Amino acid sequence: MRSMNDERTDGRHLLTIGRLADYAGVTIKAVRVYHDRGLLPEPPRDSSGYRRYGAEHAIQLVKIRTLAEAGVPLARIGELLAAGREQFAAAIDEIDRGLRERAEQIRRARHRLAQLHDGDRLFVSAEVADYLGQLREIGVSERTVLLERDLWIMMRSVAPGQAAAWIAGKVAAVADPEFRSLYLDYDAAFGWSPDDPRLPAIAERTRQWFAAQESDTETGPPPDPTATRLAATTTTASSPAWARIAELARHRT
Amino acid sequence: MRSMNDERTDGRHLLTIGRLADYAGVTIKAVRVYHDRGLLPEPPRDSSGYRRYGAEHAIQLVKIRTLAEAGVPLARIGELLAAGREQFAAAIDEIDRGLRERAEQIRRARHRLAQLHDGDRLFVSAEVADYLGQLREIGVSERTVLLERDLWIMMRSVAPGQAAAWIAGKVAAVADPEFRSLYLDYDAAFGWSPDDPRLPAIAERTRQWFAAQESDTETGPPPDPTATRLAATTTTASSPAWARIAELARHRT
DNA sequence: TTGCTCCTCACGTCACGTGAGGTGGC
DNA sequence: TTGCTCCTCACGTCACGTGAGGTGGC
Repeated sequence: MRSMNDERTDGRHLLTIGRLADYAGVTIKAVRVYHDRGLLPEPPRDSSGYRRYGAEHAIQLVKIRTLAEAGVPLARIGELLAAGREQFAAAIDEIDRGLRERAEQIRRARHRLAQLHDGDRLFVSAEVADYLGQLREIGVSERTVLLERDLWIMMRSVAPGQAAAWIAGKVAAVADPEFRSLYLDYDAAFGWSPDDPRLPAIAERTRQWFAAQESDTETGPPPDPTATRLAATTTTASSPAWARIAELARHRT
Repeated sequence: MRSMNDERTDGRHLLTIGRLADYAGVTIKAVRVYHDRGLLPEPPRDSSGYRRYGAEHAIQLVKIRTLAEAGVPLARIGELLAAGREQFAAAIDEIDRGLRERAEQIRRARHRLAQLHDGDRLFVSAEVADYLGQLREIGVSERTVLLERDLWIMMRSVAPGQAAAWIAGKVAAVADPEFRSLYLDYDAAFGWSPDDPRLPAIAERTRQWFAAQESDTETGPPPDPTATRLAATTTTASSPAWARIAELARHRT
């Protein structure tokens, strides 16, 4: 029979590290780490060198785990366990705010994840996505829509303000039948030869449309030069016919 | 004036790594890591050795970020980006399940965090917490209630099944006026001398109460020996008077 | 000229995970 | 005796963060 003072059965420190870990739902390694960081005091050892824990360790370990699972770094947990009631309460409020924020981030992540299948909504602003949708609706080819999309992506990266201003103008323009008709002509002309006899007429309509626009709206601040160059070089580099139209429109003025 | 084939202004690869990173809301270091892991192709370099990105990189980077923020490990993201439509769709469902689970974990973490202030609910089962609450209500000292709490913690770690069976018995017993009266006497006797003349009467009532219990209930499976020893040694080690009562109750039978 | 951006190593961080090589308990 | 638990290093992992020491762009 064991003596009542046997370290292993005195009722105060009889839990092995495995039982303690199970109680709190953590790994043995985690418990050892908490010892190393000074969060959980080292318990006495039995004659085999095994750690033997008591209820006080189980309680402390559950506290540590509760904070760790709430996203508190171990170093901060050490500070908190040593802090006063008031500071502790304030910290809990702060930690809970962090958890609510995490929940909100997860909500957003789920939303974006669901959009991964849904075309371009993830890569461009809502306005641009709507604009691209309208282009598709009036029959613009997918090739040209994707060119537009990529242009808007680059534009927003290079000059976000200019991109926002321009997309507003585009959304307004697409309601204009002449703009839509002209856009479809550009789409059709994409693969034409630069010598195609139909190009001058498109250039002339383009000039007229821009002239009407300018008299309509007040002239705002000068457009961002990088964005302007980006738009010009993208279109001319994509289609020789488009490049020719631009050239004709410039020189015929 | 720049030639139209200048690598920096051809409209296809003009984003610096900083602009690209800003577009997707990530750090420059993250972009470089995605290159290292083969998730994002290395773009062309300009004459200074700077990476120059196009819209296709921005799109790919947003996809990578969307998955990474959904908790997908980078190695898995690489597989997914190379997978077919069907496998990808199945993976998205799986990832969304993971996000829902994370949200649930956060809900639980917030709940447990809020209980950190609320006494013992975090460390013991609901039944034990209710039992301890009742002890407090009938006037048992905090010292004894905490001894009980620690005993239940150890019990559950050592023999969860036995602990569950015993707490059910205790919850039933605390409704019995004689048990409550006897418990309060034990509480009062905690600090008495082992020679106190009032102890034999308590021992006798204890014997009678247990005898009544045994005739009431069928004898179940034999109790777990470790749990029994734990309960016995904890109480005797806490109070010499309690140890004496136990001794008297045993020898007087 | 000056601050800003970019470049490539290389090492640090956080909270453990995972052996390696050993001993004790049932 | 055998499988299980425990012990102590020590190195690995994951997704970057953080200099160090340098060059190019405006």
